[in-house]
Amino acid sequence: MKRKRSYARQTREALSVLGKLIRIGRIERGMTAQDLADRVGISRTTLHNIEKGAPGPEIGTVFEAAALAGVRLFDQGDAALRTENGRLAEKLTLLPKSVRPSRTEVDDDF
Amino acid sequence: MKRKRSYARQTREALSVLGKLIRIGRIERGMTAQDLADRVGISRTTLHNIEKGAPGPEIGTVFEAAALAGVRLFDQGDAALRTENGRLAEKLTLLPKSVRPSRTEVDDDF
DNA sequence: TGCTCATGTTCAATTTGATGAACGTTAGTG
DNA sequence: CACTAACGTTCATCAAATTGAACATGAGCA
Repeated sequence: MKRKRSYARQTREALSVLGKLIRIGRIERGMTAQDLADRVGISRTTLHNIEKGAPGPEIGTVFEAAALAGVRLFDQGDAALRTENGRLAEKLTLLPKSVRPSRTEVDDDF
Repeated sequence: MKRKRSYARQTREALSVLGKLIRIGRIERGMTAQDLADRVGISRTTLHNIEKGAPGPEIGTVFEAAALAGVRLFDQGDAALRTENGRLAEKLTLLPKSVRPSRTEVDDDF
């Protein structure tokens, strides 16, 4: 049974922001909801949920909608994203591949 | 029938970047995959897909994983996100609520 | 080096989101 | 103002993601 999820405020806010950015981008580009939905390859219903900031839709479709609406994810375009991707890949090789829980716990203050 | 989707490069790159950011954040905080998965409320399998940059997972769980891994979505924390949310809400009220396709099409040369 | 546990990966069963139609409402345009 | 199309919303059905277990591999640590 899949439990009902709870989300941190940051998560809810981020979802809401992204949804609004997509809607704004879509409107500024003069696209109807049906237009964008067709291009993304989803239904108008799902796009509506995305713009509403719902947590359920697949991240792939949301990011695709953002891309087609002109929203720059991570404030970066294609090229910068690829560069960033490379940097992160490098950084990952410098980190331990496996996390061995030491005595110092996760220190989850807050 | 749900057709197999295709994603723009920007989308794929963004997914990959976000996945790596989450993994890096998790490792730097000394959390095992199981740790983070438990906190997010998902299975280790799904977290693995998220860190791999798969397009399928729900955006809500991905963002939640990011939040719990210390990744700042949109380069902003809670407060800034709320502010941004407000700004966007305002901006939306200034835009047309309904997009009326004018004769100048979206000009999506295909 | 050897041991232990985190990780990578696959799989069937189940839960969930996506779909598309339908309907009422709203807003842009003539 | 009137008209038309975009928008908001609901719902049953179906396809897809999630789950949790299981196993192999590999990395970290004594």
